Amino acid sequence: MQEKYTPSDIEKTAQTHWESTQAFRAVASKAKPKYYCLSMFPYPSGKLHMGHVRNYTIGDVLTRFHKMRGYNVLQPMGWDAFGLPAENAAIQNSVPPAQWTWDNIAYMKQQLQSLGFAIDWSRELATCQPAYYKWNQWLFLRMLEKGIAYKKTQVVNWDPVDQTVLANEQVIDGRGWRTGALVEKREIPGYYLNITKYADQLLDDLDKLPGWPERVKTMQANWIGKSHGVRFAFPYTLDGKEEKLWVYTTRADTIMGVTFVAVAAEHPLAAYAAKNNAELAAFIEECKHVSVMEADMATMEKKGVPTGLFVTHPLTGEQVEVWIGNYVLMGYGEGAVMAVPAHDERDFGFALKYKLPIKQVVAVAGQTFSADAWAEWYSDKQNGTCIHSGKYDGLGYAAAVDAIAADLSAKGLGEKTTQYRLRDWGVSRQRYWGCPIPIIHCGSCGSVPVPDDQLPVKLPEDCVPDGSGNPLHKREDFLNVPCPKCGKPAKRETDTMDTFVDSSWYYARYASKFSETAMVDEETAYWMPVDQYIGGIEHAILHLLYSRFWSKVMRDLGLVNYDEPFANLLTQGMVLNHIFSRHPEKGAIQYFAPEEIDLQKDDAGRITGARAKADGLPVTYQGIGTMSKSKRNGVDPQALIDQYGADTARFFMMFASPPEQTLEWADSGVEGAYRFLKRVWAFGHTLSAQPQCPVPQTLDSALGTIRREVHLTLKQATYDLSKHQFNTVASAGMKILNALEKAQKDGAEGWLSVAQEGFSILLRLLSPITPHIAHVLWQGLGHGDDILTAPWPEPLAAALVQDEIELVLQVNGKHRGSIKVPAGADKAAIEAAALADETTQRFLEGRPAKKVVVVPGRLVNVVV
RNA sequence: GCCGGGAUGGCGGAAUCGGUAGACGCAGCGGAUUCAAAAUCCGCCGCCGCAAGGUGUGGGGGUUCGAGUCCCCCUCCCGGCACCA
Repeated sequence: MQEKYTPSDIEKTAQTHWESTQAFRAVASKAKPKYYCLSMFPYPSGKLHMGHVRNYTIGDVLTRFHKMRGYNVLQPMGWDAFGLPAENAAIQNSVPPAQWTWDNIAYMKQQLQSLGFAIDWSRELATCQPAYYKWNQWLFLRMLEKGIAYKKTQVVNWDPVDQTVLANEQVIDGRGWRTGALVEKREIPGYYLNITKYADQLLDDLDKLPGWPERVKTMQANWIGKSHGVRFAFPYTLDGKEEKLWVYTTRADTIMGVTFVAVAAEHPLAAYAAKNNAELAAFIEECKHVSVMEADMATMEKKGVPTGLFVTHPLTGEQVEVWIGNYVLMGYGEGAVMAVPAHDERDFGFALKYKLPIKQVVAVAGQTFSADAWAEWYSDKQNGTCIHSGKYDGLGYAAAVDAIAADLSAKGLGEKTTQYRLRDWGVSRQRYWGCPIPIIHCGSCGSVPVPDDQLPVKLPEDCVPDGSGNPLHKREDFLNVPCPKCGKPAKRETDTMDTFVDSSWYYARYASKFSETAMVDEETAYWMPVDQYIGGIEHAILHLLYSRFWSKVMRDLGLVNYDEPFANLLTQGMVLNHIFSRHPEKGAIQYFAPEEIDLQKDDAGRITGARAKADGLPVTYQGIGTMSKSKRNGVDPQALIDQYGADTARFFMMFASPPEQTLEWADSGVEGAYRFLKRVWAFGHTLSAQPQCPVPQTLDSALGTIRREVHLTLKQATYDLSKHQFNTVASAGMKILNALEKAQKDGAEGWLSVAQEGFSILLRLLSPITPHIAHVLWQGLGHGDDILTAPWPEPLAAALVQDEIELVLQVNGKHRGSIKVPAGADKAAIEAAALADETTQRFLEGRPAKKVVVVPGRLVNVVV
């Protein structure tokens, strides 16, 4: 065995061994329990970043740990290969997205392989492969048949200069990211998936997921947002015709406090009012530039204009004025809302601003209402009772809603309904680099589904988008196709699918045999559901919800037999880094990588300014945020791997923090991880020259303590692994080595036997985290051919026993010392020992103790 | 704005149930080895204090023999907000 630790040789040796033994090839088998360990597949952005290393190391640690625990493990990998960055790269470098994507995949795959992950590469897939996305199209057609997929208008961001639809990410401060043009809202047709039909199942089945973090389940439940309320109407007469303005509210108990109603700018009533009113028309035009993003909607200035139109309050018969509000969205609910300024904070602010009446209709005992300022209790449902509400006076929330709903219903003007915040999933994207939607538009037959035997509709792979719309519009060979129904010339749909479709079922495809004739096959039933899914917390809602929905649709079509795709979920925290940018007057924002920046800091270490190294000119410090390609703040792990090796990179990543926690990137601890592995190697090298010797019956007491520490640390580390707390597992490895080195230095009789036993424990404990060094040392020390097949170590009871234990001594809850008692001492004995202690006597000053609290095995507290 | 999460030494973090705050590392300081350096090894290391001791887990209040941990209020940071993935 070589004396010096050389990661490159060691890692090559181990990886060659795994390659030649096909160590990670997963085969369905009833002989062992299965464990499907899946990390979210990466978008092939170019290079791995630290978030990937973190994600995939976590998955690999769990994979290898379960292998050693006797499971039949599957860990696959693939590529979320469609998406916007490929088009952006095409615009910049004139390279077709397909080529750019495949080049990135090749590079990143080699990076993943150099990290030594226990991946079954025979199951690799990329979502841009026709053999994969064919089944997106196939399932979409099944959804069309079942009415789950349907067509309606959608609102998009329109760049009037580039004549193209922009992603939310491409809209910055209301302007197009490349052109700087003011972005407009535009309504265009698109396909939707009826996820709201599954809203109750998606909500209720969260209870079937005990292995998911509570916070993720809470976020999903809130996102679905099931609410019970009342849908009702304000009748009105327009041009002699009886009409109804419908609204939905969860606060029907405040209906007597309605002082106006607000409709969206796109509402028919708004259009009617604006016909002969230039001011209204101008406001509606202004609303076209309101962002479609919820975050912008919620934070923007709420504006409104009265229409001069009135509707009738359904219960009081009073006339209520209709306003147009920029905060009311046509797409949500009815496109109109009732306004109760006294009991809704947003309405309150709006009423103050426009001097609209505020009418209190709910009171809370002991509180005084003032129309001058909002108070939290105004919207309190729990403790309020109705006032100024006629026959409803004195009723609480539930009773008032019941009574009011009954009265509305009797008039045919409303009823109780259940609503969801969740909206149907719009899947059409006006983009090139995605899965084509399998529809053909015929002048006579309308939108015709592509017949199954003509699937997949293949995307031409040689297009180069230039930023001005979808290049498919110019591809005659793609566009022109005979209508499947009538045979006349027709045009293909050029929209592609949301990439969330691609990632909604890839896990099921990994688990099957990549059949050309079926979406999934019978092997899927063996591996699914995923036993452990690992991915970033940023996917807590959308990706996970869409995958759950897609699974339920597949189940209802009889394709799979599970209700939920992911039994256990680990959401890793984001890896963050500094973000630097420059914002030219016109054109795209320019981002700078942290290594391209010189920082200025104040005395407290706060960042006060930044300049680009290249030109010395200032750049904007945007604070800290997720590592991403677009913001150029990712750190490429390659330099780390090249300098220290994969084991150090993996070890450091696990050691840096617990997996669920956000991690601000800093590489200052990498040296320490490398030092540790060098010590592991050196200790292994020392042992390799020694003969095997068993642990004797009796040990020197100091050596016994060391052995006890090793086994105790092992016990703790195994528990920590079950809790997914890998950082303390890494520390446990360090503690064990510290203990073994101490044994060696003390050199007591029998040290070698304790060191050999402890080191074999250490290697197995480390092998999921640093598999290469563990593999080579395990073989080199003659423990066996393959540490992968070695059993996980168990702490020995005999090594853990001790005769005497130390208890913390507190006086009045303050730590004052310690006492030693026999391991089996009972409460009375401990109390006596504590009271007899010198320190206790000093504090008692001759008085009797008021109380003595004994916590077995831990402490004793004397209250004076 | 709304939903979810977080805050512990100079830094990353540890502390199963409410029971010794700071494990394990990084950085720093002192020493050994060396012609010298790198590497390695040994020791010290929350803050105030010469010490006794006091004080300390983002800030304020509360419960308890005892609070980083439980309850109430506040501040700041991160993630998500439906076309980034």
